[in-house]
Amino acid sequence: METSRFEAPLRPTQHAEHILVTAILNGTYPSGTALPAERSLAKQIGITRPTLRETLQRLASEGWIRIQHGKSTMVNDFWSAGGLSLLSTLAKYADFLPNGFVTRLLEVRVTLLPPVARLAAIQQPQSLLDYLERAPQQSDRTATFAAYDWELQMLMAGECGNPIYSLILNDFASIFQKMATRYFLPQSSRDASLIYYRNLAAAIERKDNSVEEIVKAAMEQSIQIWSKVKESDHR
Amino acid sequence: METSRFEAPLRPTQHAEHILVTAILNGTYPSGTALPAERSLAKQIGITRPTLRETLQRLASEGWIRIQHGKSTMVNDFWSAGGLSLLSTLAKYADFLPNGFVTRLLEVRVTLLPPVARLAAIQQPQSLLDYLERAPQQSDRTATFAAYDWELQMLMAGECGNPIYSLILNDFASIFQKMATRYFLPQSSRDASLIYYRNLAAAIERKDNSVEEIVKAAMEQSIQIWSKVKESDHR
DNA sequence: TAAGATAACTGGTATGACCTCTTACCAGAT
DNA sequence: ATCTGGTAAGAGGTCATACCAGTTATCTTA
Repeated sequence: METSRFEAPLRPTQHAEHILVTAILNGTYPSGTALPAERSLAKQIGITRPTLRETLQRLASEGWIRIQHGKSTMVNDFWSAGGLSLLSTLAKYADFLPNGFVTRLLEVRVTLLPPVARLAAIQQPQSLLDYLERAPQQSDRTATFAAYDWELQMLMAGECGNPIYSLILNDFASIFQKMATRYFLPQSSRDASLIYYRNLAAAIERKDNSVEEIVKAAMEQSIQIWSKVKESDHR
Repeated sequence: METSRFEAPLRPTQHAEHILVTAILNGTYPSGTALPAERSLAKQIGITRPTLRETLQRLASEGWIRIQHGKSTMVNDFWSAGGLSLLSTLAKYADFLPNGFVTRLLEVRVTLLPPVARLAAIQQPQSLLDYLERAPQQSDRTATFAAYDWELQMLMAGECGNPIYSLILNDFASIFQKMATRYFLPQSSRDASLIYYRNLAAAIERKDNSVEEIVKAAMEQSIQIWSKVKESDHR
């Protein structure tokens, strides 16, 4: 489950992040309690205060903690106080993710991507068609599929005319990338996606407003596929 | 357009953020170009390097810039590389926001909130009904409406069973709060919301799957109302 | 000519001092 | 007794400066 097989000598700032996030996730620093003072915390972790503060500021901006001049730094309930940028940090500590978390993410995508695809197909149909033309081959590697699928989403978000969708997707990136390498492992997953790409291209050309439904169906199917992938991995 | 009437003496770290974000937004540091080196940048801004670095780390985690050891720090195209946490910083510099940006945000809400409301109404109907019971009065202040409306959204996101929706909404907070004080200024806006709250409560009690439609209609109406509010403000 | 050392960038970290805000506590005035 | 204002301790905020560590271009040297 580790990122690397060897104990990578983390840089002090990353080390601090690891210590703090792990401690928050495993309950060492429960939400609502105060974090140790910066001076003593830095000593505990074995780094200096300016370095620690860089990490603390980042964690605060993601919503893990709340820093206030004069008062001691408090641990937040990040599920209710955090921002979407939490996902990028959470992805690094996937062991602590609640069961079915990726499924929750896919569920959000079901509601989000279909309207985006619809808009993109209206605004920039040719751009999408050009990209779908270059779909991967059945024989291509897992990583190729993962990259292609991700970029398709980004393309739709970028062409839909509303920049906010891109911002949301960007925050999904870390977890999606991580999941995609498992998702596209079975040949069946890749086949399903290839069919989806073909159907999508056809729908865009027809210009008959079926894009939204097709994307929605594909996104719902992806949840099913993911649950099977998880199942087989656990055996 | 300023937050306070007086030139609030910004803290060094905020001052740096102001300088940098403003410079990025107005094109002084175009995306793709290199930021000045930390040492010289700190001198220009008039703060020390450790302080500057705290700000830089924050901006980097939001996606404004990309920091790499050894290389010089680059300015990102934040619309394509940034995360949703950008919104909280962007809200502070609303003057630079593209025209109709809030409308883009409301459009995202149209696709996002209805499914959330549907799930919440299924999972925790009583929680929603209790809250809708305490709806504000027609005579209540603008701020009261703004707070109530915001908390209703947060409640639905919190009760829908998928924590990711809360994370997204949290990032919307800064801009929404800012907009709400204008939105709820006209009596007609408040009347429309009161009707919405009543309809929503009735739909939840009926348990006939009409919640999603009602919320969607209300969200679409809010876009219309907003455009009128903007219009009248510009006169 | 091509491989390797080197120097000059850049960001990353370490020290230790000092400033400012918050809070609790306590003396003095009401 | 209670309110008021001062005071000190502890928290985060900032500063100053030195040094460590990647990156890259240049300048050797084989």
